[in-house]
Amino acid sequence: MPRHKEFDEQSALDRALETFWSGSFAATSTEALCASTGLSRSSLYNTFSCKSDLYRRSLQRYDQVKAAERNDYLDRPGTGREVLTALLADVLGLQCDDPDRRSCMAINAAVEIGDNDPQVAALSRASFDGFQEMLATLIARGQDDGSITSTVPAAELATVVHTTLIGLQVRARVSTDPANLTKALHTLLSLI
Amino acid sequence: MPRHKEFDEQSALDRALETFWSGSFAATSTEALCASTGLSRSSLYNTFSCKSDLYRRSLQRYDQVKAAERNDYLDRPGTGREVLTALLADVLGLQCDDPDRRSCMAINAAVEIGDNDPQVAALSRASFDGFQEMLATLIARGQDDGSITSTVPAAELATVVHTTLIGLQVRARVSTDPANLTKALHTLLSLI
DNA sequence: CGCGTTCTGGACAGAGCGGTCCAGAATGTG
DNA sequence: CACATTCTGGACCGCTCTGTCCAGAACGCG
Repeated sequence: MPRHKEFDEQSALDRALETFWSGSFAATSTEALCASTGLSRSSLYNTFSCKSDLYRRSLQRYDQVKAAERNDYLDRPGTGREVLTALLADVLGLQCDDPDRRSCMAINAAVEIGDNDPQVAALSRASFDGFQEMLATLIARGQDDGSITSTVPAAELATVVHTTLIGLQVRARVSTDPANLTKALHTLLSLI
Repeated sequence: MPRHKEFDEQSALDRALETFWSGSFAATSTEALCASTGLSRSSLYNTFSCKSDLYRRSLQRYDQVKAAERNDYLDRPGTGREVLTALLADVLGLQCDDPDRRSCMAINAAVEIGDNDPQVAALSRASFDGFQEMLATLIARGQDDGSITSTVPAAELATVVHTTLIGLQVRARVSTDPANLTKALHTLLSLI
């Protein structure tokens, strides 16, 4: 067997993901990817065939990481409403604390690329659906323990909550007053 | 006085706006702008100093046009709820019928550019705020005529409704089943 | 050790980008 | 008509982009 790679593919992917996430697909140059991963062009192209492939893999990895993070909330103690409130506040809070307040990468991908690359669209969609399902589980728990209204099926509430969370992240990108966004979140929660 | 311009600046701007709206800022080349407006590079740069300036003016014009369109709904007959329902359904319906299902240009700008260009951020923000205020007016009307709940101030409901509408437009970019989005809209309306 | 395979750095190619420039065409005024 | 002024087409510039290529370094195996 010959020479081994001098870098760890997974951690290179993580760095690339960060870079794509901070910018857009179009605005991220391959040179920037080389710089952030520490790889030379040869190694980059040898490992991840092309820029769009690397982007797709980054998006996939993004969802993997984020799904694991949010699923942790399912094991938290408290009523469904309490945990839901904490999760939503954390998602929004994280973004507002972020220096460039970048929104969820799946949102970026959906808006920038949409269906121009069907694979990217499918990944965004999958990420959205995954989050929404997780929310439905949490909301169902809230309905069971009586902390969330049962007049509407959990799945439908989850769609609304998730969709609003997307909207909040978009608004956070340009908002001058993040407190307003938190308030919107609590208004929504007061409705369910 | 000397030679006159051979084109109408306003309609050139409208074409440029269409072009920027269909793509992103980064993915729209000046050549594409020349093609869609029918101007040569000289005329384009002579009239709109640079690409980013043209983008900002396009975004401003976009909001102008859209604001006028949506304000028409304020004069429609019917309860606040009825008009609100029609407006939201139309916004979402228009997007889903659009061949590339492009979301509101202010959303695109917020996500792609955010605060990297503070002027663009301000324009997106203004567009969001304008829409939200209009929704607040409509919702207040619904509260007056009893078709919308009065347990929450109109302004707060408007924030939630508007934010959800943004989320819906983002999801529409990659959704395979637009009916789900309409359903989410009705779930939201059933909550207020 | 020497061979075969793989990885790596950097040069390179070809295309497209945003933006400038200038010669000449068009037009209103005296 | 002649002039001053503005607009227009297209060539052009310098830069950056993605992706390729190759010579040589690194390494495992026999």
